[in-house]
Amino acid sequence: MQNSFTEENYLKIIHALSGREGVEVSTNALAESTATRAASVTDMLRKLAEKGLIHYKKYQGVRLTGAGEKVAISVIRKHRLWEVFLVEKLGFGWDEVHEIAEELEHIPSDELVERLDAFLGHPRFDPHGDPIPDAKGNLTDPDYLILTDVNVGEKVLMMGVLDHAPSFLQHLDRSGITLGSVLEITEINEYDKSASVRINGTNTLFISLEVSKNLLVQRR
Amino acid sequence: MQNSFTEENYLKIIHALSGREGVEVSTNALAESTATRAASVTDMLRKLAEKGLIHYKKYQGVRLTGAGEKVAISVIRKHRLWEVFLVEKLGFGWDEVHEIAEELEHIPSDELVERLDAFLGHPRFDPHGDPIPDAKGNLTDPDYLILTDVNVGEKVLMMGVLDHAPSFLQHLDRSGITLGSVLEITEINEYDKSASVRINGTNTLFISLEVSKNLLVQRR
DNA sequence: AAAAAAATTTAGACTAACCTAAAAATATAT
DNA sequence: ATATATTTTTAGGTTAGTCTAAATTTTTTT
Ligand SMILES: [Mn+2]
Ligand SMILES: [Mn+2]
Ligand SMILES: [Mn+2]
Ligand SMILES: [Mn+2]
Repeated sequence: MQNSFTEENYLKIIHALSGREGVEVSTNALAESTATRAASVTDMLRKLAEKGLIHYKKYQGVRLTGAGEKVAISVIRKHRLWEVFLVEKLGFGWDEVHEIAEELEHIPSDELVERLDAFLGHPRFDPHGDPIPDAKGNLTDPDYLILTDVNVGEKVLMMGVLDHAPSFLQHLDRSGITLGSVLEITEINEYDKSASVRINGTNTLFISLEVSKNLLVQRR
Repeated sequence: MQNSFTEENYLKIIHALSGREGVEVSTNALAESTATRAASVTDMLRKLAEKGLIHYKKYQGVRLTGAGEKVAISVIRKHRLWEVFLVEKLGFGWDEVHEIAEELEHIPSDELVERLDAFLGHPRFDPHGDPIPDAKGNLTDPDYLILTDVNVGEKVLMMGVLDHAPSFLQHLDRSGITLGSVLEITEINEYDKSASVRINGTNTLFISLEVSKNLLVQRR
């Protein structure tokens, strides 16, 4: 039997919330992420468990089964490939693509995904720096640092974002911070942990802790 | 309020069945085309009428309203643009794209459609020779001939197909007939109306009436 | 113009995905 | 260790889209 849009969205969200350690996800967390009520989540969990896509014991939270993870990763692969298409080929901004990809990710043709992947040149990362699972379902999270873990004087490469909200991405655009930018922390203010950052060795700007907490970077 | 996948499919099918004269479409015809039962169609017609998308009087058949036609044409535009994308950019065969486009046509972003259209170079026709409505919703059916209306000795250009079934399209592939081929009827058999056709001035082959009836052509 | 056939609508039910309100289980605080 | 608070599940309903069977309307045939 095929999985519905709704089922796929649940699986994707369970995957995201359970993190790389595959920790149990709570009913309330799912209700929050799916913008539904806990009672609705419980209904869906019973269904997903019956289909063998999640491990579920009442009151104990859920984890994906192998089968469930396969579906989740396939949806993530499609989501991220479509985002690359929208940005690289259609010229959308990285702040505009999430919602559209949220729909495109449910189009169900393996052939389509593989051809799209080839057309895009087998990209490894999406426009937000998130890794794209390969055709076999392997998804390896690169272990980036968060900018808050970087010391004054260090130079790092901007590799991704934790917050995908358009408003945050637009803020980065206005600040001139993009994927691949070289960031050097020139100062950290003890009081509020705001920082001064030199971008690509040229202009320097202040960024708040809120921004630092959402920037994924890599030492060079 | 937004239209559902199902509503969009109904509107598209009503548009197709009512032809350019905008003739009334029967409940049974819709049941056939939507692969549902007449009772289900009646339910949906009441809903579409309430939304102002169709003219509907019980037992009288339906026609699209202006608003309904606008939606139908927008769906058709998306369907045909995505088909162009799948064939031109991803290398699918013209016999493989219909089903996928049937899903993609419901992705709801005007921005996406217009960018896709530009990316494809504002194509006028889809891979089956069907005209693509413009961004304003103008759809002009070119008045092609059916090959059965062509006389012996005439040379015509192959411009489109009436039957979109993969099996028919694959049959044309095997015969070497593609959009743009020059067809010259060299003989028509009185008995079964089968014909001999010279393709691009080179090889000649027999085609059945069934095939002739589904080929759209143009005098040069 | 009746009778018969065909098309269409109505009636009553089902499933998926949601909801609110109430009950039950688990976790936290005293 | 109780009592309280929080989380989760159950109970009972709703809407969209479908179904079958029965009733009604329209069309066709005699
Ligand atoms: Mn989605
Ligand atoms: Mn992304
Ligand atoms: Mn469709
Ligand atoms: Mn087509």
